[in-house]
Amino acid sequence: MNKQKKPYHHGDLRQAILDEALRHVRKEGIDSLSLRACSKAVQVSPGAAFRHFKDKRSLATAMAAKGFALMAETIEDRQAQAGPSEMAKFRAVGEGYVLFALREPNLFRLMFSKGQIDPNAPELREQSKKIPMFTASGKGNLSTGDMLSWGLVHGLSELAIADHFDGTLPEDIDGKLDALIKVMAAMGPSFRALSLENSPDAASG
Amino acid sequence: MNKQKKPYHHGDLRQAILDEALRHVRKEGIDSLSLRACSKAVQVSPGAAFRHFKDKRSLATAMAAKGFALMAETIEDRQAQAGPSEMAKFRAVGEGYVLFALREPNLFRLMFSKGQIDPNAPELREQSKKIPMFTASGKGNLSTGDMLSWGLVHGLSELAIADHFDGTLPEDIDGKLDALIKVMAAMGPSFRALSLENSPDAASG
DNA sequence: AGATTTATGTGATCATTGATTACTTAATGC
DNA sequence: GCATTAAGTAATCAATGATCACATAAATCT
Repeated sequence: MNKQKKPYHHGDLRQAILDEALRHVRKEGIDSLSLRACSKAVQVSPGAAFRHFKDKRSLATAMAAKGFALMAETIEDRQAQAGPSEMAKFRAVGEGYVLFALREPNLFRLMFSKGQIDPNAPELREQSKKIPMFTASGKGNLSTGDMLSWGLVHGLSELAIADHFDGTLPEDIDGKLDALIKVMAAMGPSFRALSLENSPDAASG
Repeated sequence: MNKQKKPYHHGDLRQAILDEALRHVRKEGIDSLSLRACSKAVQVSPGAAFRHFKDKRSLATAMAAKGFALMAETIEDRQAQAGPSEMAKFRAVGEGYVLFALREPNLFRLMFSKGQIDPNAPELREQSKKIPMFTASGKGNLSTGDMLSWGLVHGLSELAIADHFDGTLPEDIDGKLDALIKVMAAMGPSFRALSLENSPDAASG
């Protein structure tokens, strides 16, 4: 029969735990996440996870890093579909940002939570700097226009996620967003460069 | 001498626990909040808090409600200091909103958290509707302009709190915010009414 | 190959926490 | 005064994050 004896070593337990934790967080949110339940789901003893993650915070940080990687993908996809104009590419950043938040609300909240993750973890910084806003912020390069546009897309994301918009966000917002973006684009020097100079070279691969 | 025997009944334990919990949350955040520690701080047995709060979530909801009340005060103060023009009053709403978030980051996050509070609790709704944005939202009255302006102030608040702005938010943002608000004000019908029709009658008392 | 060292998982155990229950004590109403 | 109800206590439970000594397998060295 196919009752193959379970080997003592798992193979890649770190990844398995991370995947299981991500699966849970994406569906249920991080509040109900338990390291023990994760270990159990991967058929491993309760304390095994601690061999690979110093503590819960460390696991949460790894998940947030993955979240930024996924968000970067969403943005890149959106940029790939966008027109060639600078403005179109810039808009694609904001659209990808909000789109990701709507698709992965639990991950999104975790990525911007305080206390639950370690904002200085190298793996986290490495992934988050794939997001144009973080690139500029990391360089101490945030113009007022950057802050306004980032604030706008971030706030729309959070409020939509928190159900304060009755789910009507993605529909009718398009035209007026255009006008708004034009104003913003006229505001700060590094504003329009946001999606260009620092955009991940998704097109060059 | 002044060792007066502690009476069996506390007087107003519910309020005492709530105050202690608020004190902790404002300083440390909700993640490290323990009902037992609260009870201990108020010199009462571990389970006493459950007489007044069904569970932790219920206590968190009460704290969030208090948060909205405080936010409403901040906004009213700001409006009282503002000029008489509609635009000035409207701006005061946004400024008060962000100001409160910067002063009480932990409360602010709790108020907009999901899962940790019960968004339908009557006491919460009663307080949150003192905030103009929630009044409009509750009426199903949110124009696109409302959403954009709310999104902007909310996002700026969250990002500033999460330390993505290097603490440079309140300084140079003033002039450009003006221009932005003008555009927004031209956008949606209920947009300008936001701070007027529904503004708490702080001036009339 | 055989021995040694290192990485990885186990099982037991701890302290803390949210929550419940049976019981005690005081306040309130008749 | 007496019954009823509100409010606090002590004991207890199950779940959790975390740590430790130990077991097991893999990698490395000779």
